[in-house]
This record gives sequence, structure tokens and C-alpha cells, in this order.
Amino acid sequence: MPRPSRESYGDQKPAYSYISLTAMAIWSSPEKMLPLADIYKFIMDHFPYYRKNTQRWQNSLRHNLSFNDCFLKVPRRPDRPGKGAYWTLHPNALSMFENGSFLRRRKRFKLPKVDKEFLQKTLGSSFPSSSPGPMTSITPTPSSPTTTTTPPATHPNNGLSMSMSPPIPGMIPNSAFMSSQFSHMGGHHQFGPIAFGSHPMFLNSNISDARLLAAAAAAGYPRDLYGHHHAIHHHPHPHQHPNHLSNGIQQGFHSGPPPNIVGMSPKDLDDIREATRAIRSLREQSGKLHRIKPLSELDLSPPPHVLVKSSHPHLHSPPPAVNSETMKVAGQDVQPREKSSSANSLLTNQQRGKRRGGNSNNFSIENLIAKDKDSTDNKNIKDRKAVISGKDSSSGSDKLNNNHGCKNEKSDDDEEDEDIVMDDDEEEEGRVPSILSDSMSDAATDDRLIHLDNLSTNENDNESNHSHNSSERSQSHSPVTIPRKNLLVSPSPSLSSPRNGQYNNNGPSPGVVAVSAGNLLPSYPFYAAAFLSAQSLLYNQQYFGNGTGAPNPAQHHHHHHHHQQQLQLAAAAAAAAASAESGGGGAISPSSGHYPGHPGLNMSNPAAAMLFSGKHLSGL
DNA sequence: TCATGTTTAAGGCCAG
DNA sequence: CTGGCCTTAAACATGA
Ligand SMILES: [Mg+2]
Repeated sequence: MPRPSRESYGDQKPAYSYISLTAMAIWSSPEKMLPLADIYKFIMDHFPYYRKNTQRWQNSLRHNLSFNDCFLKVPRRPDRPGKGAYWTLHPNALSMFENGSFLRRRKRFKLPKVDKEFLQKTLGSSFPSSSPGPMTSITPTPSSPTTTTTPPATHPNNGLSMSMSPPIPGMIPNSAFMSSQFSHMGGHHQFGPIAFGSHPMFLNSNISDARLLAAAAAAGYPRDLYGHHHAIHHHPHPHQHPNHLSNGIQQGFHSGPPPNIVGMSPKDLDDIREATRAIRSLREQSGKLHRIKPLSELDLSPPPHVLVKSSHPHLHSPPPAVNSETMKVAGQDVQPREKSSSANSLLTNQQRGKRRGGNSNNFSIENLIAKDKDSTDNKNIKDRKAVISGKDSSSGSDKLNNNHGCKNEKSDDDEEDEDIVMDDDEEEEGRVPSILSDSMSDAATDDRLIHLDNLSTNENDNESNHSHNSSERSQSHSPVTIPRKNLLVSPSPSLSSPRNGQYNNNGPSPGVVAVSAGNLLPSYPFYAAAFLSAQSLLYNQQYFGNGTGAPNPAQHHHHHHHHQQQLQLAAAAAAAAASAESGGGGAISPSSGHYPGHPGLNMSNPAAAMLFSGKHLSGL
């Protein structure tokens, strides 16, 4: 059995919360998304502790996936049938790991005034600019050749404003150092007649991609894709009619030539390609803004996905026993759950804040884990004794307060709007801690990409309402709440849940979370990005696109309906991804390791991978 | 029946 | 003491 070593926790319970473990697994995967079973596997492979009592922790893990908004479910690509869906991280959740460690969530940091002033000066007036601001300068994406990226607004239906928002330029001011909590400042949904351009969600983002993609998907693109035939997944629902789904969204069927594998006509494909080009240029530009470090500073350790596969060197022999917890764990108990496992438990918030890692050059999970372990070891030892000796204290995992869970991101964040994501301090490796350390632009860029707005559909959304005693805090300002459940559902006043803030009057619902295209990092999996942004747009349109500016009445659909929509979106996203893969700009080719938009960049080269991944991935 | 998801409850800790 | 977080337990639902 594995024994604890610098690199591993052996049988001891690792100091990571389920959220951390899951994020690690997801983020270290090649596509930044994994099916449930693979998440399990990752955890078990890396942490022997979890090879036991699987039912127990897996149940918890599943709970976390569903419950926390930072985890998003992305349906499988039609061309890759399989068991469940893929799970990925909400783009905004990435910032939680900025400090390079999954150990604990950074504590809430308030932007020190000093920094604030600095920002003011540096960014000038634009800093707090609440309004959408300039963004005017359009920078036609270079990459898109003649075929201009500004596609003809051809798309049917969407009353989407066709103006392409500038890729990067104008955005900096606004969200540069602002966390998502600020982004809403620009205003509230004033959707006019479907003027998505004005929707806060797209305030600073380049919606061209999502717009087209979503338009395509919403229009019922791959229309007959899943109907009876189609090998893909069968789908025996005789009753379901493939075409019945577009709820009100225009059915832009292009009947024409036989659908290709993805069920699209040539025209459809052209449109998708167009969208793809836009997406590509967006990504390229985003990528350029990333801080590029000299190779010399990079570590050549293999990329995560490689490591993951490797055997686990560090698991070896037995441990020091101890584990009082182990024993306890075995005995299931309900309440006083096992003992703490330690590790976690022993960190104080302070320590948590200290995690560092910044852009560590160690682009490997093993290294990360080792680092984290080091940081907590000492402490644990001591505490462990205490624990053993008598008290138990921690529960389950104890104290990890990590919380990356963006559950309903609300309250916490705001509080004052001043918090931003930075870590407090400390740096090891001499690096300056916060994002401020990097060049302004970098930081700005990164931050922007990560944070941007979440769509906060007005505070009236589901959850907030029922504030009950406790939850009342939902803030007045900072409407940055991501609707827990999809926008289709109405906020019926149900009142259930109390203390856990677990409300949900939506009934069984497909957790659709708003995701702004602008939040999708260049390194974000293309397919997932396409799907999420399209889905978000689609729901948004369904909810607000009535021209009145007011939300549409809730629509409750049979879950089958939702399922069909998912399939459509998945197909559209897959088509875009496929196009991107072949045309350039999008996903990394699994086979060649090349990133289409970056010819010279071969992702199989760890340094390249690191480079391209950008600092947000520094952790992993 | 098993795997995958969703949710509601409830107990423990910790910072404030 | 309390609100926010993290775990666990469990009831349920759905599809393979
Ligand atoms: Mg979720």
C-alpha cells in the first residue's frame, strides 16, 4: 500500500475537497472535460485513500457535480457515444485556481487599496467604467481573411444584432481587474427586441461565435439528426419528433442536400464554418494576449494528461498507519463521520491564503500535489496527534474550506465589490503574488477572459427570491448570480430549503448555467465552449427574446424536450468543432498535437502546452 | 440492476 | 452565535 511520501498522501486523506479533486481531474485532462467515471478514476489513481468506500465518496462527488455551479455538464459529442455526459469547469471557476493550487480556495481577498489606486492610474478612467464603454473600435479579426469575420447577418431568426463586438480591445477596461461581480455594472438586461448585443452577458464578449453557433443550433440545425435512424445513439423514443423541438425558435431548416454525418446541409456547414472562423480569430487574439514566457522559464515536465496516464510512481508501501481515520471511515457512521483526515483539517484560513504557486512552472499534477502536501505536512503532523489523541473534530474532509464551489456564486462575492481575485500573498519562487505582478496587460487580459460577466438574470431569478431569513443576504448589488437552474423555469415561490441555501423550486431541471462566450478561454475545449455558449444563448433567447424586454413566461417542458435540445446543441457544437479541427482554429488535434490556429505550436511539447495554456492553467 | 444525475437534509468547522 | 462551506446520507429519476 501506498505510503505517504512527498508526492503522495498514501492512504491518508488528501487535503483536497471534492471540488478540488474534481477540478484537478477535469483540468488535467486533455480536453478539459471528463465523464464521471474518469473523474473517479483520476481520483483513485492519484489518491489511494479513495480506493475505499467508493460508494460513499462517489455519491458525494456526484452531489458536488450537480450541486456546484462551477461544474458544468456537457453532453457527449454525437460522434462519441458513451455513457454519461462530460463534466467541465465553468469558465469563471478557473480563476479560483489562479494561485496554482487546488488546495484551498483563496480566501476572499479584498483588493488592497494600494492596488486599487494603481489600477486607477493605470487604467485610467476606464477602470470603473461601468458602462459597456468603448468597445467601439472594432478590430476586424485579422485572421479571418476576406471572408470577413463579420458574417452576414444572414441568420434567420435570431434577431441578434449583427454587430460584431470587438474581439479584445475594448474589453480591457471593463473587466480587466474586475471580477465577474463587477461586470454586471454595465446594465441590466435591456433586451430590446432581442438585442443580444446589449445584454450584459455579452457586454464585453465576442459573441460572434456564440451568436452564429447558437443561431444555428437554435434554428434547429441538425434537424433530423436524431430522428429515428441515425446510428448515433439510437434513441428509441418513437414518440419524439425531432422537429418539434425548437421552441419558438425559428426553424431554419435548410432542406437541401442530404445531411452529412452531422446532419447538416452544405449551407449549414458554410455558416458553421463562418462562425468557426470567427471563433478562431477570437481565440487567436486571446491567445496572443497571454503572457508568453520564455521557454527557459518553462518546465518541461509532461503535461497533465500524460501524467495522468502514467503509472503512479509514488504509490508505494505502507504507511504509518495511524489513520485513525481510516478505521473510522470504515465504520460508517453518520454523523460524526470519520475523523478528520487530517490534512485538511489542519489549515487555517490563513494558510489557505498562502497557497501559491502562481504560474508555477511545474505543470504537473504530481508536483502540485507534492507542493500542497509540503505546505500542510508540518501542520498536520502536529494536529494529527491531537486528533488521534482524542478529539475528533473534523468531519469528513474536514475542513477544507475550499470552496471553489461556485455554488450560486452570490453572496460571497460581492460583498463589496472589491474583491478581486487575488491571492494574498506570498510567493515562493520570488514571484509576485497577485495577478498584478504580471504585466498589466496580461493580467488584464487574463482576468478579462476569465471573469467577464455571468449572465445574471436578474435577481429575480429563482433562487434569490426565497430568501429566507438566512439567505437574505443576497445582495442588493451584485446581481451576479448565476441562475442555478435554467432560465426556462419560473421562479415559483417555493420555499424549501433553508439553511443550506439549497433551494430549488424548479423541479427536475437541466441545470443550464449561463456561460458567456467571452469567458471561454482559448484553451478551453472547443467543443465544450461551443456547446456552452450556444446553450447559454439559446436559453437566453428563449427566455428573454420576446422583444418586450421582459422574460418570457416560464416554460416547462418535458425532460425529453430538453434532451432533444441538448442533442441539437451538441451536434451543432460538434460540427463547429469538426470544422475548426479541419479548417483551423479550434481544438487541438488529438493525433498531431497541433493547434490549428497555431501552426508552430505542437501541444505535445510540454513547453508549448504550458505556453499556450496560459497562466490560468498554471495550476494544472 | 447499475450508472448517472438531482436534490433535500443535516452535522461539523471556522472566521467574523 | 451565525453564515458560509464542506461532507454524508438518501430519496428519486432515467436510461442502458
Ligand atoms: Mg453543476
